[in-house]
Amino acid sequence: MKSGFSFKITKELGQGTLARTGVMQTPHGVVQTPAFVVVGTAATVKAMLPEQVQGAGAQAVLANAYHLYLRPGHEVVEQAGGLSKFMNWPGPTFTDSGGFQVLSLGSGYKKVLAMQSGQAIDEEVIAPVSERRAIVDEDGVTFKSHLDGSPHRFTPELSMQVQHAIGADIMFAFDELTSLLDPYDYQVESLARTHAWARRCIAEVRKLRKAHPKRLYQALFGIVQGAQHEDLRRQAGQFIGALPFDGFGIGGAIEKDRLGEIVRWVNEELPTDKLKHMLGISEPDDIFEAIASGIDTFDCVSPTRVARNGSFYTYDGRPDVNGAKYRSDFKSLLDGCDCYTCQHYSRAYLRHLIKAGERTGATLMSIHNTHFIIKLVDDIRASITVGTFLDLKKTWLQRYYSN
RNA sequence: GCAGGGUUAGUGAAGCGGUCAAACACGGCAGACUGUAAAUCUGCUGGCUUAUGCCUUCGCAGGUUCGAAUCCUGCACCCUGCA
Repeated sequence: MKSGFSFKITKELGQGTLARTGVMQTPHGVVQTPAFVVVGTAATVKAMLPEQVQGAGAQAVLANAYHLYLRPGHEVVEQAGGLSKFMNWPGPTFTDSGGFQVLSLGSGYKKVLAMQSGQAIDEEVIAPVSERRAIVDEDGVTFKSHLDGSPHRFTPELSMQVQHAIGADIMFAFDELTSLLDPYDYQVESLARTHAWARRCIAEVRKLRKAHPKRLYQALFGIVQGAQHEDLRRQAGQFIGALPFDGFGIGGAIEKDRLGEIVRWVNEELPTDKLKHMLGISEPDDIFEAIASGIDTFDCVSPTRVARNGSFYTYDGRPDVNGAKYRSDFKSLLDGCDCYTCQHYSRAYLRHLIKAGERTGATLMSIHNTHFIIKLVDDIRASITVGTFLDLKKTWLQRYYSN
């Protein structure tokens, strides 16, 4: 505990699952796991005030090193006294390394990134090199800024320096995220690179900690890649698991239908006593699968992004408030929901706000969606504690996906 | 009253003899969104139970032409000058 960071498992469900509850301690507070970490890429959860994020039940927020490096500049966040102070979020914080942008601005630029197995694969799914805004080499990644096109270069060392300056409680190693459609040979090559980078991240963080002994402890999580291949995932789990990381992130393109299976391969290889974060998921079925396979925390842009476009979570699926049928529907988004939005506003009003492009619409929708997902995870945590997780999983998903 | 300009699908606005059911924008409808390139993107938007098909549209009524939203005549309304 001298580092200010720790993770303790409080209950293991068993019953053929790897599900568990735990407590993560960080310099900025505690996170009860499993937990959904709300994404606030640019040091703000889009359209939400910190009070609203807190009101929705969030325990932690995840920002992005690449975005803050570009704007306003990580040194500004450092001068402000760190991410938490800068954005007025007093609780625990994470930063992503910029690794995701290797994909989203690289081979996945302007492409659909998530996939279902069996989904039609056309030649449009991987961006041609000439169109990419991120090009990978052994040493790092050259980005063209999505803001102004200016060239920037990220290396594992720079990502660590940027994340160290930003000062989140948890930093992620800089990795290469591949597309499911990259061939096996490329996955092998990329994985070797991600592993070399993992070592360089550890070395750099060591240096930074030595150079700034008075800083609050920032945990470093290693990232397991390997796409959809069992041999690569297990190999990655062993390799990354053997390095002195404080916790682990499971990343990469994952076939949705095999998510639980893939996570399980990894978690069978990683040390059980450390925290496992899954990057970028939040659909209810994915949440249940991931937690069943041993995931402790996860983050996702989906609840807020989808909210800004009008979709809202209910126990019976995720409809779109823009639908003409909600024009004069004065019920709340979700009957019985105790979020601020549902306590005070109707579907008809929210539809009007979203249609009119009024920002308050994005705020209110985001409040509902983050609250809904967080509540779901709260319920899951409770069910693990009392041992009813598998029942909850079955009945909950059955209802959600029945229409 | 004279001269000139205008009237195009829900709105604005292209088109100025055939390739026009009619560009484009907005609006409308539907869909997508999983470590945020994302208040973004995609599709549809005259009718026909859906098609390399048919039918009806471009102020109204006539006419010229193989063929008109596009040319001519008359009418209606709007705008701008001059009286």
